Amino acid sequence: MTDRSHTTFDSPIGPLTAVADGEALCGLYLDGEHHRVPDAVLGREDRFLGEVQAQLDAYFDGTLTDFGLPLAPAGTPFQRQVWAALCDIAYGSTTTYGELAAAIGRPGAARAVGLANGRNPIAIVVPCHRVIGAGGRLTGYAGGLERKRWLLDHERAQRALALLGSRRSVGCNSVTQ
Amino acid sequence: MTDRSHTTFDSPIGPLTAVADGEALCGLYLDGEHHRVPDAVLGREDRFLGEVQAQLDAYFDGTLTDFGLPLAPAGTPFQRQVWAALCDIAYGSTTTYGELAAAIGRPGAARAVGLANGRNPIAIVVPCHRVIGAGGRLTGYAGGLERKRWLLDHERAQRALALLGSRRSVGCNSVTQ
DNA sequence: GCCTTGACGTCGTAAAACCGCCAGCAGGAG
DNA sequence: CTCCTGCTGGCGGTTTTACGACGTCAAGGC
Repeated sequence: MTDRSHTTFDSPIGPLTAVADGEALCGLYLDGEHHRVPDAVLGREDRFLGEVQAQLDAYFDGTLTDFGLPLAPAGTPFQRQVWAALCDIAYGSTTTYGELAAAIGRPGAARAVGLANGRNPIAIVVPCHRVIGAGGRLTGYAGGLERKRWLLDHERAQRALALLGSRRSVGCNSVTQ
Repeated sequence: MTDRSHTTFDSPIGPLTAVADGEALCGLYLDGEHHRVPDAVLGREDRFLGEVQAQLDAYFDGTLTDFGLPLAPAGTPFQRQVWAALCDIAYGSTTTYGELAAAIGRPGAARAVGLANGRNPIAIVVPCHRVIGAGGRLTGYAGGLERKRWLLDHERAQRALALLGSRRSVGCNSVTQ
């Protein structure tokens, strides 16, 4: 465990807690998520976390569709594979658990993908909310189905407005470790 | 699975079944052992198995104390480590589960060593019978405590006789794979 | 037809169960 | 006193079991 820092700020869907491990984001938790936040968290402020908050603010404003942040989520090889695949789902679109399973070369592991999805430590930035059931139902979200619906509605609305103005994209996330 | 062959022959402690995988011994089972013999076993005779039987006959005669056979036991890394350590226990002597655990650098894993010991697929040649409890009790043997006692008595007796004549040693086993 | 239900099959994880142990005690027999 | 017996708690790798943020198929109800 290297040095950790964290910060909490507000958003349209409630307080967000961002956890950084050195110079990479390793956690972003919604309010009420029963995820256990990594222990040994220090209260120290951090310039990097300021950038995280800025991009999230822009995301909620609708002026940013693709995050550009170094990520360092901790998990099993399978989980990291799933989380990496999540980052390939375009803003405003959705896919299904089964398709995601097939995308990483394990057709039939749809249910396991669901599990890994539920353990995603970096909400929003790693867009696990863009995965829905094959029947079109939302089926689950660690932060509550309400917020999942809100995020999807938000992205669809912003994409519809995109025909009018230009959007800013910082670029792709880079997953380290 | 490459081609397998097996043979069964008699011994002072009952029938023995030897299983070869190519040119290496991968199993030697006593009668009544509830080990599951590797499946897909062919009945084909084999020159190598003849050598196995010859060395075992010599062992029971007391004219051979150290086997020289290529071994290929299948197991987890930890198990293979334990089985390799077993081969270092001298003929006629014993050690304890705890000492064995310490010998492979895991003091405290005595119980796990006991488990691995119980899964030894190559009886006699990999001398799991030379491991006893710290209190001196025999505590367990896949082929039955009777046979364990017999083997230890046999080795002690032969070692006592060794002062009179010479013994033949083919050399150390070589563990492949 | 169309939608809702429920029964499997599926797969990676996490937790629990399993023991071929061992050290530390508490009693009882000599 | 010493020696032995039997229990207790902790140990650690492996195996088994249970658990879902799924998906398909078949069977009813409307």
